[in-house]
Amino acid sequence: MTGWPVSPNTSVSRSSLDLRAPIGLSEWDESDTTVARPRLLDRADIPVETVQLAGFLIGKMLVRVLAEGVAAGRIVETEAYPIGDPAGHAYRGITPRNRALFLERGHAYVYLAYGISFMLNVSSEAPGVGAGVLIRAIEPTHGIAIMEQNRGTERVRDLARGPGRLSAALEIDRRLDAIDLCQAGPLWLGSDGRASGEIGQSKRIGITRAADSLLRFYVRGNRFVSGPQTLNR
DNA sequence: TTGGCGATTGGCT
DNA sequence: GCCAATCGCCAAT
Repeated sequence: MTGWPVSPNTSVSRSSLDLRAPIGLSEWDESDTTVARPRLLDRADIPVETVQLAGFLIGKMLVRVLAEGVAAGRIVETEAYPIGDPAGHAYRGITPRNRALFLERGHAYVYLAYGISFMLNVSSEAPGVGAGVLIRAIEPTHGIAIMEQNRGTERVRDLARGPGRLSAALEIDRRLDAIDLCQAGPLWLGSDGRASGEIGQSKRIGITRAADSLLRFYVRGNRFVSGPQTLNR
């Protein structure tokens, strides 16, 4: 349990891990019964441009390292908030709240929405340019008991389907604002080399300005994706 | 200093 | 499908 989450690319004894154990979550694909240890994403390998990054992050792993253990999952839904987007928090320039959006790509921007839900974004574009990608849902793979505890439900489909639920499941709040997600630490992005499945594109959810742009990305047919059926075809 | 407004969620009809 | 809960942010007073 100790070891790989903190230093994801260093070797640890296989016996201390259960990462090759069946997880039984991928009911749509019976052959997918194991998960490999994710490898920390290299910043140099992630796209600079916001919309490209939103597509790139589909299928990648989001890993949360907690005292209780590791909770992680596969990203199945994102939204891009590119340069000059009137729906984006960076639209009116840098402020104390949104400063993390202006960091080099691959940093976390976490804010509170509706006084209730924390939202996790990945900063994009060049340093000093405000833009980012909202992570809207993950398919839980590791630490499901931790997520169940944090969410108060045992319905796996409901653990991290939606940006607020995802943050609750992984104990993400403002304390993680501005951290580097391309570095081993409490929260990081990884890849296990697996393909994401077919990616769909749609309008974004829950916004009023620039509401018709096709800036939402999701895995087609994946039941851990949030939003109405009409947007998930 | 204030008030309108959300990149949402869960419970109820 | 509808709507209240809840609170930090920030533009405007």
